[in-house]
Formats: sequence, C-alpha cells, structure tokens
Amino acid sequence: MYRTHTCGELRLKDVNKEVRLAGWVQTIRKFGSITFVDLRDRYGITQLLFNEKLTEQLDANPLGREFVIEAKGIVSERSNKNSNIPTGDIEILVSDFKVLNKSAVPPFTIQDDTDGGDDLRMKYRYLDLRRNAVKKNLELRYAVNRATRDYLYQNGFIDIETPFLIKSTPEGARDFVVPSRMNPGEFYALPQSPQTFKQLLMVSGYDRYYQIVKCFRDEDLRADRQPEFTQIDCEMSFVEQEDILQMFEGLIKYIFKEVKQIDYKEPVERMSWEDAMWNYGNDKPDIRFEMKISNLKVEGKNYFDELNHTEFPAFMNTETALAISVAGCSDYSRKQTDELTEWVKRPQIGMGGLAFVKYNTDGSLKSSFDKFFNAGQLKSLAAFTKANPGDLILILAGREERTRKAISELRLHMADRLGLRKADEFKLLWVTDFPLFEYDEESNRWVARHHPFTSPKPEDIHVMINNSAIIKNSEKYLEHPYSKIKANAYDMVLNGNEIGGGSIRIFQRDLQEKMFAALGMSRQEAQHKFGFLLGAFEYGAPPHGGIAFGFDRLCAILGGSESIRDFIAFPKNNSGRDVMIDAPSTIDNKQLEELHIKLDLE
RNA sequence: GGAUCGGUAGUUCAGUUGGUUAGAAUGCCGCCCUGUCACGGCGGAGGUCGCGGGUUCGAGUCCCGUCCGGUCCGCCA
Repeated sequence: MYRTHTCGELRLKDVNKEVRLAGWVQTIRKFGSITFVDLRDRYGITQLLFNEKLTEQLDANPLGREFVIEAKGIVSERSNKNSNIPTGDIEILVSDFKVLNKSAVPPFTIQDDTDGGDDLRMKYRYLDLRRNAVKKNLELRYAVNRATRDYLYQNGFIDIETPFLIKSTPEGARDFVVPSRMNPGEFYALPQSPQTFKQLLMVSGYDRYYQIVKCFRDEDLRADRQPEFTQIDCEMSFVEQEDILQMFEGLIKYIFKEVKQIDYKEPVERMSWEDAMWNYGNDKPDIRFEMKISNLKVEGKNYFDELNHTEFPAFMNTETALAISVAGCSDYSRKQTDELTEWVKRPQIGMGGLAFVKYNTDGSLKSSFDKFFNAGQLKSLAAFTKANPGDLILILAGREERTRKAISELRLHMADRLGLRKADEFKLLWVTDFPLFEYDEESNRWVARHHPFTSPKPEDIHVMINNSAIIKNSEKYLEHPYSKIKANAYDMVLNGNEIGGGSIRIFQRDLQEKMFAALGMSRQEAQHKFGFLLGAFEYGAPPHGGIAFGFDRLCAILGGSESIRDFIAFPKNNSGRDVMIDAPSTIDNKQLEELHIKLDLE
C-alpha cells in the first residue's frame, strides 16, 4: 500500500496518527537540517517536515520538483499554521520516505499562476493538467455532466449511443472524412451531430433520448471553437415547442443549482428573433443589462424624416442608422470618444466613424454633428433614443448588416467598459421564431438557417407548399414568400452566448421532400442522401423535436472563462493541431496503398 | 481565403535612432541557514535573437520571403 490518506484530507483531529502519503513534490524549502516539502496530489497539498536531527539519514537533498515519492510519518500540529490551505494546521513529521520516480525539471512551474505560455502548456498538457487551475475546470465539467445525467434520468430519458462512422452529407459544415479500406474509394464521415440518428430513434419509439456526445466539424477554429466538441444532444416525441422549452430550461436550472448552488427561480425570458435583432442587433443578446438599440433609419422607416432633417451626409446617404444610449457617460472626454471612434474603425468592426451626442446632466446637448443639427433636433433625437441626462448617445450609420453587427458589438464593449457584464450573474433567454430560410447569394439558393429537418411554423407550412423556391429575375429575395417563413426553432442564450439550440422537426415525408426541394436538392439527390430518413417517415414517425447544448461552452461560461480549451482535457490549437501528440501527421505509403489513396500535393 | 499582433536564456519578458561584451525576473546548479509556506543570503552556469535571403563598414533592431503561435473577419445547417 502506497498511501493511507490523500494529500487533502488530514486535519488537526488526525494528530499523532501514523500515516503514509504519496504524491508529487511541489516545492522544497530547506533550512539547514530541517526541510519542508509540499506534497501534492489530486486532492490537495500536505506539508512534510524532514528533520535530520530527529531522524538520522533522512536526507531530503536528492528530492527535486515533481518527483513522485511516498512518505511515512506522524501527523503533527504545526507551530506556524497556514490558513491558506485546508491542511494548513498540520504537517507530517517524516520518519521514512522513498522516491518512486524521479522527474526532469518541468519546462514551466506547476502552480496556479504558472509562468508557462499557452503553446508550451499544450505541448506538455499532462503537466498542465496537474495544476489546480485546470483540474478544477475538469471537475466542474464532470459536475455538469453528472447533473445533466441526473436530471435527464429523473425525467425518463435514455442514453443511446449512435455511430461515429456515418455518411457524408455536405449540407452545412464541412465533414471530417475517414477512408474505408474494405470499400475502396468510399468514405465515412464523422457526425457533425447525431441529428438523423436521434430522429430515427424517435421513429423507433424511444420517445426521450439523450447523449453527451462528441461531434466533429472541419471548419476554421476560434478560442471557443474546436474541431471535435461535445454536445448534450436530446430528442423527444409527442411534444410541441412549449414542452421542449419547459423541459430544458428545467435542465439548465438544475445544473445551476447542482453545480453553482444558484437558485434560478424566475422563468426564463423569451424573445422573438425579430425583437432580438431589432433591439439588440444580434440573435443572442446579453440581457444582463438594457442598453437597447434605437433604429433611427431602417428599411421603410426614417426617423430623420420626422425631424425634417436632410443635412448630415453620414445619416442621409446611408442604409441604416442605429443608436445606443449609454448611461452615465456624458462626461466622456475628447480622448475617450476618440478611443471609441478608433474602436469602431478597427477592421473587425469596420465602420467609417462614430457620431455621438452628449446629454449633459444639466440638460444641455452637445454632439459631434452640431453643424447639422440644431438644439431642438438634438433634443428630439435624445427623446427618440430614450436617453436621460448624463447619457452618451452613440450612433453608427452604414450598410444595414454591418451596422447592426457593429452596434451590437459596441453595446457589449460599452457594457464591458462600465462593468455591466458581471461574471457571477447568469441571465438565461430563449430566442424563438427564427426565419426558416436564409438566402445564400453565393450559391444562389435558399439554405436552412437551422438545419433541413426543422419544421416551419404550422401557420407557415402552406406558404412553403404553395410557393416555388425559385426567385424571379426582378425579385429581391427579401420580398420572396420564403423569407417570411418562420421556423419552429429556438435557441437558449446565456449571458450573450448561444448555449443550445433546437427545433420541432418535420415528421412527414411530403413536407420533408418539399424542404429538400426548397434547398435546391433534386428528388434523386434527396433520395441518395437522406433516403433512409424519408423511408423511415413512411412507417409511423411520431411528431418530435429536440435540442442540443454545447457542453464545452456551457462549462466554460459556468467556470467564468472565455476559452473552452481550459475545459477540455486535451484540446487542439487554432490550426486544429494537437501539439502534444503532434497530430495530424502523415501516414506511410503502405497505409495509403491499403486505402487506395494517392496523394496529390503541390 | 483575408486582416492583425507576436517569436530574444529552461520560462515570462525588456532591448532606445542600426553601433563595443544582448539584459531583468523567475527557474536550474553549488554553498550557508531549525519554522518556512512567493522563505532568505552568497556565488555560478545558461543565448544559432524562429529560419532563409537582402541592405549596410556594422542588423536582435531596417527590407523581402518563409515557418510557427495568438486574436479577429469569412466560414461554423
């Protein structure tokens, strides 16, 4: 037996016990004939005391950082206690010890505030994982996992595994493909999600299914995006949208309670996609704070007309003008407003400039376009944006899509500056009533905004059935009936992050075929790609719907972190590389031959 | 596919206008130290300035190319 206790459990009540501990040497502090060693394992740190005067031949000199040792000794009360660690009242007076394995000097310090950079930490991830900071993230991840399984079990869900080697369906994200040795020239694809399988399980009658499952997408990465990631994937039969919303806001609340001890009592707020876009400029608003957007000029509605104002070119010759009113910032200096202007001009935001109005606390108004607006017009503008004395009104104008995006980024930026996005505050939101289709100008066709299995709202089904997807020459796609169709789809948003999304599915063959056709798929193509699903729909498919949560991201948000990499044991870097094992890598010619693959590298 | 920032000691970084022998902190090694817990003191070792080319009397510094990494846009149903 290597150990009788862990390094995290001994307390004053254990004094005088003889114990054995095993773990890693965290630090060594030597004072002549006595030496303190902090011994670390998964559970904590316990101080060992080596006293050469008391026990002869007890030489701690051969020890080094990260050596694995076992030590025998008596639990003793410390004369100088350390209130920073749970075991700080005691130490082990070592009578004997053994080095179980030596360690090379680690390339970075294994401490909460490590000196290692990201790249190095990833290369030596097995050392990085020894750090408390990373360990507690993985523990949180497991707590979320357990709470999820608890809740879904209590509600009658069954966990069913679905295959990883499936068929490539190049709709949506790019697939990772796997060559089939036994079927030369043919390839499997790794699932982007178990979507069709879970729907087939509904046809099979497993009316409450879930899986915490890896999904794969071969797209470019970000700090919060990995090529393989984990979803909480769920599907239910005989449900309407309301049933799903109830069930799964229950899940998230349960996770809050179990993992964060947060009692989220109030019902989750709801907002239509249109309201979200209108008031917040994006489909995943952070509603921890207000700061709604005022639409000064949008399609079919021009506030400046009411002002009888036609002077300021930045507002006149533009598609859109949007404003936010930021509380308590009317005293911004020239330097600060310049800063904001620079901020919106950065290539990521890409605006030409920023107009502003200072609504001073004394009620006076000062704008960056005083030349064009008189006092009365400014007053009216302030009223329209619902500004109060003390507010700073920020206005962006330009092309609609870009300006909307920019103002929503600016809104978040201002909230960050004002400290309105508190890490310990959690605000959930359902966004509903998404458009079913988006028009892709590149490929000149409609694409499914969510995915092609999403059902239109019942009242919009006839629009889909009675209209052709084809856009006539003169017609703008915004005027086409398809652009008005709403989907039975919903996203869950937490503090401005999309943490989950789902929909009520199509479960009739006719409608599904109509959907494929609308997406520009021929009958034969649809049959080839999704024949199995269409076939299944002929054998009594029940009405069903579901949702999937981004597990890694949910954990990161609950852990108060921006990066999901900190919550994945072995993540990949920005280029999709695992720098620890150095994957991906080339394979030898023999393997290629077996797969009947010839490389054509330039 | 594009934009942008970075690459200097084991590590994190500084390095001025191009100018003598490239620095700091930390880590590492040695010696001293009986109450530390960011221990302390003294001493020491440690560098292909990512790589290749160019400009120059002279390049860590300027230019071109390239590789690697971070962030963002496109992309991610």
